[in-house]
Amino acid sequence: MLIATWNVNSLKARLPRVEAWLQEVQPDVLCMQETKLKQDLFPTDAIAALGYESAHFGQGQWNGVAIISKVGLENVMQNFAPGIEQDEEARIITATCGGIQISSCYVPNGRELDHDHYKYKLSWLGRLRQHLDAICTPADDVVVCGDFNIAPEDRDVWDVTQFENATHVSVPEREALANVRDFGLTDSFRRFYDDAGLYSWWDYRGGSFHKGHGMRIDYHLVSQSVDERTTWTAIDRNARKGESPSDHAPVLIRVDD
DNA sequence: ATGGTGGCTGGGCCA
Repeated sequence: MLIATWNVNSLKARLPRVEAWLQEVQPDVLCMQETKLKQDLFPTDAIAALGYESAHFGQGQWNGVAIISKVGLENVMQNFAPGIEQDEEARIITATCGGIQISSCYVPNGRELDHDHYKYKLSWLGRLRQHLDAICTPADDVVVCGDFNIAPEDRDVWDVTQFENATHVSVPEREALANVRDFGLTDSFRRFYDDAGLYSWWDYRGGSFHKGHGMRIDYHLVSQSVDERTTWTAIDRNARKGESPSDHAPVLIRVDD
């Protein structure tokens, strides 16, 4: 089972690239972030034509997350689980695909360390942990993937000296991410690759992609039972090239049955 | 060079 995550930065603008990528790579599940589409404007028919069921939590203009699947799409839950303070924005959707509970997450950016949006980011990550505690156990097959807007370690950014007093690398948000992992999840990618310089996002500005100025902020956090069955991972840098790319590349894991 | 690019829109915000 091939499970991908991709911040598409507007599914309206990116649909041709997404369709071509789905045809080429044929993932079983794709979690998308930043669809930037109102709920009812999701291209369900175009996605169905490629063999996928769709579940979307849309907002329009900003945010919006989706899960599309060839291996079933059940127990769809928009937002955090009932009983948890609901997010006013469309940033998480959860479903069961092929027996695995999968969440597609778009963690708030934070903007600046002294900005209210940064507090919102920390709160959001706290609620993500509550969400997992409410709906599953570490013994289940669980994948929490998406755009976390956090580089877990210094090796996940091109030059940490450029990030003093900046979001994406600060201690509190890394601790909030660790609290999510402490549910019983591991960063699947790092079981396969130790290298620095492996990124999933590059700024559109200033030729960042060609300079290798990126960050690894998109990944899969997986429970132990999934981790033990994961045999391969990749960041598809080719999808960041060419005409009208997203600023994020898709990230994939392969999970054996 | 305190900028740059691209998405939302329809001027300015967001990433």
